[in-house]
Amino acid sequence: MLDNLEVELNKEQYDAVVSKNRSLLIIAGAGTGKTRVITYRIAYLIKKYDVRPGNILAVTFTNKAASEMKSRLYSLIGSLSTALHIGTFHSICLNILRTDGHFIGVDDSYSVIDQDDRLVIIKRIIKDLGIDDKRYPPRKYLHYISEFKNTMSYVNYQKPSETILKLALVYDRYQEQLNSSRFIDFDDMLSLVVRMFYKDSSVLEKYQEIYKHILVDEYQDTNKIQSTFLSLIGKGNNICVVGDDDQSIYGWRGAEIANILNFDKEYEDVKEIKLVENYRAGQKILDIANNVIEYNINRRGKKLVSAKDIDAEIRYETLSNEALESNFIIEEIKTLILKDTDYFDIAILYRKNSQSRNFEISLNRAGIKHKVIGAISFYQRKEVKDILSYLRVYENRFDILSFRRSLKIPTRGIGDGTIDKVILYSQTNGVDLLHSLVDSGCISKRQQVEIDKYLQLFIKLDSMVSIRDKINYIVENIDYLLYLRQYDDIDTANKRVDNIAELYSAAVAFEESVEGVNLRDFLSSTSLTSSATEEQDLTNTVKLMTIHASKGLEFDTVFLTGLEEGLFPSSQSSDDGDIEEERRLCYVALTRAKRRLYLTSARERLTYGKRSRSPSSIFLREMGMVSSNTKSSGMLGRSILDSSIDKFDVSSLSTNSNSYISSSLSKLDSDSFSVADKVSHAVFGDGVVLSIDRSGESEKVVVHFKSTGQKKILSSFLNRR
DNA sequence: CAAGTTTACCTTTTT
DNA sequence: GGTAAACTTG
Repeated sequence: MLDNLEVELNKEQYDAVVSKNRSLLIIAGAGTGKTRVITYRIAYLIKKYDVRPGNILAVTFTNKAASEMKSRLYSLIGSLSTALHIGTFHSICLNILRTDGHFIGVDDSYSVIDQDDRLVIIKRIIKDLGIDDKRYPPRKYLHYISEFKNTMSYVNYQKPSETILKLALVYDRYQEQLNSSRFIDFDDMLSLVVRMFYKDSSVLEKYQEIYKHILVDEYQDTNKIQSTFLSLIGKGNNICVVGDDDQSIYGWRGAEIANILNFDKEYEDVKEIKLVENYRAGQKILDIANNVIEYNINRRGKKLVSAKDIDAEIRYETLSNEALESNFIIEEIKTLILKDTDYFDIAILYRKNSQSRNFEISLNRAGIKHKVIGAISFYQRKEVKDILSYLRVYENRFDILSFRRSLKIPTRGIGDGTIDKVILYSQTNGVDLLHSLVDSGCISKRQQVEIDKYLQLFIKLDSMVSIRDKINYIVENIDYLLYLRQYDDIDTANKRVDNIAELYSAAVAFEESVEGVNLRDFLSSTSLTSSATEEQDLTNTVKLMTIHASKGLEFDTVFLTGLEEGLFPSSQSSDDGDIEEERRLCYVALTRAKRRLYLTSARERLTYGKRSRSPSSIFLREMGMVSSNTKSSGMLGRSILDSSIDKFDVSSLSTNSNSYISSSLSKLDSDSFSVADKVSHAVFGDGVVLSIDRSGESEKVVVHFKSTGQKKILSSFLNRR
């Protein structure tokens, strides 16, 4: 396959794959075969230039992109690909820190704090300092601290200047908290590695020796620290960066577009290659994307040209309100599905996560299989964090946040007052939290029994080798399913139990995928990834996601929704003058579509509590979809009378639906089993019902058995006990 | 002092 | 329409 490159690739792609320049800048427009170029180049380096796979580092921004690259390379070069270093900036840096962090006093017992927990810490500090959280919201502090940690000042051990009230003080306390709980945050993963590289050149040299060839995806999204990291290990080595200034959508996270604009000044022997031939979409779609992005001033400038002779369809509809918008979309989807019964590839895109709700409701009602991607990350769900908190305390006995959480869930007669005292004892005496529970003398006689049980749990965990057993044991020991049933209604309890089961599967998958895994690696992975299961098969599933999450993906049919002023472009952004980034976001959204692109807006929308009207998005005018003087319906689209949708009978949706029935729709009958029921089986013995599957003809139940763990069983074989 | 109940606040976008 | 902090009760 590498022998036929001239045929398989266009001229620019070919040049990019075989170039011998030490530094290579590839400007790759949307859909121009960027991933193909990177993977082929890696394969080419190995096969033709005899580069050892272990000397190649490929960096991506998302886990999705990393795993995609891994699998593509596996199909290109087979098992050779396993020696490649492929990962996100964060996972690569965390690995470096785990291996060599002791050079800067970060030993491998440090755990990663997640965003929610950071907020908890900041809120507490702000309260302690008596800062008015109305005028100075905690999020602001988080943002400034994060911003500061992405500067060289932090790398050089300095402190932030007082941008907002008492920022330096808040920062100090935040760092203290992190240190005493042995935490690093997301920014530390990168900054501390850079700090280490400056402090100890021998460590840096070690990695310069390993990473002889560096390839970076989405280079336009790199921030100062990331580009510093790259230049440190990349100087004198070979570096190839791929990016598109028009798709830079992470400016709010510190991405510096200057990195890609100044690449030729930073590196030596630079060659620049531009890819503009688009293999994804019909020209019609590319035209309106080109139209929009041309309104941006701050860009290098390029125009996408379609290489495919696809007859693309574009349609714009404006509806009275958000409910009708979603009804319209679902109706369209139903006709599309009927047309392409064997295979369909549909995505609904929106500016912010909260917009997904309406679509979920309508899709559920219509019985169309769908999946919301990335809304709340799996590992941030309450039930998952509850169980993980025990594992975290087990692993890091200074983790006060998980300590507090695990002590309070389930309730054991120990509250914040007592816990505060124990934590204080731990921090003043440097004793770990579990020992402090015993030593501090804060536990009353009445509480002692429960505390003993709590401590016993951790002793018992010691005797278990696998992560899955530990999870099982925790769930059972604290009677978590009962806890869920007690506090949640049956539907949410069901969902939560499902998630616990998924957590268990994630542990199993993790233990199977890596050799010699330990709990710490598993816990790190929960901090670094947002979903539990690896890429599942989403064929014939309608995908719902934010535009940000859609970057790098492509779909046959795309619904770009909520095209209204204030929503998209977002009012937050345009106030800050970031309209250009919003426009790039729009460009990203439009270029996801291959054959069909639907644009929708609602004249009126319910935003938490209030109904408000907004005019259609300026982007529609920039695309050329709407004339600039009126808010008319689309010129390419067929106008639908809103009233015809108003009269639409929703009950008919559920009856005439096809075979794509969502299993989550199952309702609970009184004579069947429910979640958390105690059951027994002739062979497997006693167990607890984890979830119920009524999608098939007969009811199947996932049961956790004391003897053999999880099994899916026909409910007719089970008895109540 | 812990558990249960009500109110307030919320919203960009993500590793 | 969901969750976390504030408030009230036991």
